[in-house]
Amino acid sequence: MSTEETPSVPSATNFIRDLIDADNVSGRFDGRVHTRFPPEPNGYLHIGHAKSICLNFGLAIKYGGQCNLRFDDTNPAKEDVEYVDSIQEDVRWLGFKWDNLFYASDYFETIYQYAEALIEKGLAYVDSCSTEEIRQLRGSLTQPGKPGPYRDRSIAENLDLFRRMRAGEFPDGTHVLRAKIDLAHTNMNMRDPLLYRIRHAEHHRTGNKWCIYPLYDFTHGYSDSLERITHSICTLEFENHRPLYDWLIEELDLYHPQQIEFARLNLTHMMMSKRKLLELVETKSVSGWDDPRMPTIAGIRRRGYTPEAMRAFCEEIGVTKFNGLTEIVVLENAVRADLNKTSNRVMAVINPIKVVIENYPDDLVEEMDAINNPEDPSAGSRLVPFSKTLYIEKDDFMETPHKQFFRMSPGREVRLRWGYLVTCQSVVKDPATGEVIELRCTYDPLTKGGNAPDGRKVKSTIHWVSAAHAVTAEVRLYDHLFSIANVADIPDGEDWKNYLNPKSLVVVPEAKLERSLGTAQPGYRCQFERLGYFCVDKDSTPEKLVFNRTVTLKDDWAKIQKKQA
RNA sequence: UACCCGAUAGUGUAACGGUAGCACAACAGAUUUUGGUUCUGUUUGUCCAGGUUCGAAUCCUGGUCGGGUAACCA
Repeated sequence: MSTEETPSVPSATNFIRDLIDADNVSGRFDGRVHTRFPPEPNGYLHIGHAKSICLNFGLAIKYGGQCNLRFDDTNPAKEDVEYVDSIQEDVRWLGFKWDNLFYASDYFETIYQYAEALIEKGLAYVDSCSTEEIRQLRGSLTQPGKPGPYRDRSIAENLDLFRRMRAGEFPDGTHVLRAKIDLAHTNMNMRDPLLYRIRHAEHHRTGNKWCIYPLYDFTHGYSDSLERITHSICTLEFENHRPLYDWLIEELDLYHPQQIEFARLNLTHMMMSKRKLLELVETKSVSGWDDPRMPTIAGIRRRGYTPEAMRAFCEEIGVTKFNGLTEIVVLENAVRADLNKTSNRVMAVINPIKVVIENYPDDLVEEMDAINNPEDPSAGSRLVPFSKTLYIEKDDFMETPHKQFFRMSPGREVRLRWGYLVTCQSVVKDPATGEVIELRCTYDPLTKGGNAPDGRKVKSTIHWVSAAHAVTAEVRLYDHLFSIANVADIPDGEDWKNYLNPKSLVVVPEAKLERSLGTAQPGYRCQFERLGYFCVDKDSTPEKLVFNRTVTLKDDWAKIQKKQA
């Protein structure tokens, strides 16, 4: 296992590592650790997959083992190369490099031979019942199933029919291959599970070579076995499949990996169902798989999240068998922690109100020195133009301030960051609406840079942009996709799309940015001081800049306001 | 009504028979040219009932609650 960005070795322990440690002590796998990440290429990867990727690749790094990327491509109807490509891009972006790239379809011939071997041992048979008949005979959760009329066909007949299935003699749905186990088994997965179905469909890799395709259970364990995987890690819903996984491998006396199940990731205000994410894309509820509101890796990448933050998050949430619900703030904190250290600060006014410094010379422009990142002295500083007419944030002014509001208000002195101490003297209102449309201020010429020689303090520092030098940009403010915390709480039968957050995207068409942002390129990340972390979207052009809000800064003032409301 | 799995602060996780910790959240304070960052402190927890043991979050039994399972999906 090697990586381009060399993710750090995971430090947190978990029950899977305990199991691996035990296997290493007993020598069960000769001290080898070989995992795999096995996505089906039928959609884009999401944050839940990121957890699995970090787990599987992380274990390989931790134990000096290997991790494969394997596409579980046994259902040609749903799969596509678009997804194969995006999955590889996403795994690479997360910082991991697979030791081997495999496809389950690589094993189709071998798996077919395994099927014949099972038939020859009397452990599989061709069933010619309809889907409905099979379903009826399988029984229910509380009722045992019953053998069907084709269950006791001879080995020779089964072999003949199966070979003719492969040869394409039968239409879809006429026959299936089933394991012969126990129709009355308490585990539904053991009630003669289906192994092969007929599908006259073109496969994205094998083309028209096959018209029968193995099902998941029949494919997955054998793929693990062929790759000599040691620990086959999957999510909880496959727990009931483990007896079948073991049975299929044991009956053919093959190399036997250990399947281990862990709880998938659930996040508040998020939804991880691939099927529903596809529905969001198809109904144009979002702009695409990489809409920055989507929980897809492509989406969060476009949103401005970093691979480092994602890995730190996956490390932090841990790995257990408890099906919990992680608060989305944990994710948001992970990206804040990373961006705080690495992002340059800039000033941007999203909701501008004009400020005129009455005693500032009309034509003077001063270049103010502004520190780029207080967390990183090596980031240096830049020059920001200051002039008579500025923009500040509307929210940073109150005509009649609340007692806990200590930003600009009439008569109160505040600091313009890296600029001067200024005092609001009067306001200009729209005569029609009464709305404050302009603030008239004075500045203290002795406070250039923001410090008063007499040592007097101000309670607030606010950001600003020189009107004449401002760069206009579109800013997209993103919020949670769902207004409901736990999407699992949405009642069955109710349209889950009713719970989408109508304010998950707010477009600000004309935000005012400081001059230095004029040349920012797509992918560039920075902090808009006091507002949040932003990045330049792929839609951005030199003529029309577009920024995405990755995440807001923590905001105690907003908390105070919320309490008062 | 069957089988499988799970349960530790509000949330997520550690403790592997020997002092219940950590992170996030919340609250209070300090620092601060970002109401950011950083730092300090506080509140809050072993699902219930029995049993084994000198000693149980941990082992056993029974219950309660939650999740999963009846695609020719994965």
